[in-house]
Amino acid sequence: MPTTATPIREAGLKATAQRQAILGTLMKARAPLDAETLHKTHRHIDIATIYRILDQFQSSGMVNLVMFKDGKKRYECVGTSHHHHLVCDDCGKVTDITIPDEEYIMAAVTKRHGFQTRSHAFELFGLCRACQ
Amino acid sequence: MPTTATPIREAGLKATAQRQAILGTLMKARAPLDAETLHKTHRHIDIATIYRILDQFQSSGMVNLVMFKDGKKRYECVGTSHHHHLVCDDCGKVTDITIPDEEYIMAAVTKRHGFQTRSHAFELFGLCRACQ
DNA sequence: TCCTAAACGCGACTCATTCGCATTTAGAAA
DNA sequence: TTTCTAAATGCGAATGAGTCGCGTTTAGGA
Repeated sequence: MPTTATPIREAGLKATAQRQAILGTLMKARAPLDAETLHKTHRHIDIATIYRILDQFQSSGMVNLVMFKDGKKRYECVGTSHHHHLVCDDCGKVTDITIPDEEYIMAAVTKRHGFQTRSHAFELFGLCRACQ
Repeated sequence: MPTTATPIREAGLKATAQRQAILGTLMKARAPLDAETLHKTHRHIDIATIYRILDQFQSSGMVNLVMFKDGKKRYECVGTSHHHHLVCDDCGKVTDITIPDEEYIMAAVTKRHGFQTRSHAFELFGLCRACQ
């Protein structure tokens, strides 16, 4: 039944059960997830498959890769509003934030250096309210 | 001769030849360096030792860890002026930049969320002028 | 319903980074 | 200056996230 429209098929990928499951979890998440976390939620999906799916989702622009200082790849859906992160050094909690005048800053920096920006990352590391 | 003052000894670490060599290279670098690059410059220093030294330098606040999307740890001296990075997706070139009104933005975000910021990272990914 | 390129599962592999431990050394104390 | 010891180093083995190869399965177009 190739009639159902999903963001997966729109990206030119087959809508397999594995991909739909991973996408569903990513869409519900309120913070970026790594492959291991997704594998805990979907134990029946092979970890290598999860890595491949995440890579494909990223290549097709469905999700963003975010890299914190622990060097683990995390992914989040791009569908939701653009935001950045507060990462607690102590408990690891990730909070989404928005940056005032972000567009303006990006444009100024990019123009000044003749750099063609495709993506960017802004993360603050420190202590969340609970851990201070 | 424990009379010579170096940032290494001030950090409570022994001023070994290995640490002085690594610090020297980091101070001269115009972009953050990873352990492998440092090992190429200092082939006689064991790679495990380089990792340990970088970790200690970071713990003592002498250098900052910066993590780009390739997941490799890079380090840069904190001594120089505060800045961020343009990273070329194609050739990997890293350009230092400064952000206008950064202090103001940081203060605003931090205050709004009751988050005690210890460090932050801001990186733009895309194509440098030469690679466009 | 058939057929095939695309996906999957599984195990082996890579590569950055870390660990354990025996040996060496910085630098404080005598 | 010599001694002494905790700290540091080198080397090899181990770890752990992520990737690859390949035989089997499956989505979905014909």
